[in-house]
Amino acid sequence: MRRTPKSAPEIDEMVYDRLSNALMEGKLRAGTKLAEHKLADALGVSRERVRKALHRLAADRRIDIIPNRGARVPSPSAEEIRAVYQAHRTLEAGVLLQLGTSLSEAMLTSLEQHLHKERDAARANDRALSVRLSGEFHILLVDALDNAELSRFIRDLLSRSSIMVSLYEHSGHSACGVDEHAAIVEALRKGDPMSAVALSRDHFTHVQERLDFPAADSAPVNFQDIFQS
Amino acid sequence: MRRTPKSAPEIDEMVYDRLSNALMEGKLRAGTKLAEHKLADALGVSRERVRKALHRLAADRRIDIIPNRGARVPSPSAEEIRAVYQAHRTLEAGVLLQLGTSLSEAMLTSLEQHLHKERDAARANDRALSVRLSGEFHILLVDALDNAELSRFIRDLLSRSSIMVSLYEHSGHSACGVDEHAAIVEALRKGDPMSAVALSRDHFTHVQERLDFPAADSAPVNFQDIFQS
DNA sequence: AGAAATAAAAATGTGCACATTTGGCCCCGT
DNA sequence: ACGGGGCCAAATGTGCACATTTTTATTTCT
Repeated sequence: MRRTPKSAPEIDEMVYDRLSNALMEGKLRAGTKLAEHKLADALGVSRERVRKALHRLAADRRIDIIPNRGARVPSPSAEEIRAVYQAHRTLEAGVLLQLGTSLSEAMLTSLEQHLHKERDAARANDRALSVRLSGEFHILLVDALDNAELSRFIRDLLSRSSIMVSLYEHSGHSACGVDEHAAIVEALRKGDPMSAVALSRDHFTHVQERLDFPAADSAPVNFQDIFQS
Repeated sequence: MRRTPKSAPEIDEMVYDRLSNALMEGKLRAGTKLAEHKLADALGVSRERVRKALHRLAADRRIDIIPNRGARVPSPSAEEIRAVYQAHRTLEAGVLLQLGTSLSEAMLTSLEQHLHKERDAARANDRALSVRLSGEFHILLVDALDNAELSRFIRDLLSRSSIMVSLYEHSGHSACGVDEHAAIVEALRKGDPMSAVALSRDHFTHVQERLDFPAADSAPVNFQDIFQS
């Protein structure tokens, strides 16, 4: 009998969640080897449970698994990172265009309430909260369309960009600019989706600029790995 | 020793591909139970290989797996189908908008060549080919952006809508209209992305109309809907 | 000493036996 | 006849031992 006699599916969920959170919070550096046995020890579960969770994360494209060579936290190239943001930019353009014809008053006020929270976090200089709220803003936008597929795509992109910001969060990294978010909502309220799209484009350009910068020094080569031991 | 001594990863791929193709081609009716042992016999592989492939397909959301109760070909509700097409519509709007600013001459001619193929297939009344080319048109569009993430999303949506057309392909189902595809390309050539977006919207509306129709008789009985207080 | 070959150690992958859960069936009681 | 419970067969899920592959360490030869 276990100390905590949880059912198997619950253990699966726990293992997946703990790994997922560790990735999301950037506690696992890019390139880190995720050895099955070591993780099993660390999490106090059997190797098979870890195995399952790792393959699940690989299916989500949140880690890399090379057959017979194990799992690693990905070290995306600058180009791959650009592609993720580019995809988000393109998708959000479609979303905003669609929202132009179907955005309720309730959604608008909900978005504006969120902007308040973002501003509060920015004023309080709570960086972790700012980053989280910043992501949630884009989720709010797509969720307004009430389309499970689109929401999934955006969440997918965000979960992966979280690894990237942790990779490149050198100088400050002040998350998304709150004012730019506000401008998008304002354009939506005015019933001007084309402006919203343009503002969103600019917004992503700024975010990308902040990330493109340090690409040179943090590239694929991971010295930590090369010179270990 | 096996008759075909393939390596394990090759077997995995084969099992996955054969199941994937069967789904794509509509050879597995919606609601069909995918029992591990029976599939293993049918494919001449061990149950574990089938198991792996099924879980992979479930991660792709192409089949449904309920814990302890096995895998089934999904029977999407009319609402879920609508959501998939709606997502494609929204995503393609973003894609076309983006293409407006970055579509090379080479891409345009490539698209026009594809239209020729579609017209030939339509003239030849080759329905299967028409359906395939019709899907490929939308893939060509997104691939023009050269963004792996977006391409993946579109392919994801298409692979799932294939199940849906097989579910609802009652009367004729003449795939996408070639003329509507042509109109989109024409608008792109004219450098008028907004028209392209509008035409794409209309196009998806037509496709959806053709599918929404028969929803009544083939939809799985959803007691939630029927007996909701 | 350096490089190639080789052996040992460690990590991943797989098959199988067994545990657990589910679903059908029969029987029984009201 | 209908509904409920319990039993049995079948299907899914899991742990473990073993096979295979990779990686590291060592030896050997030039």
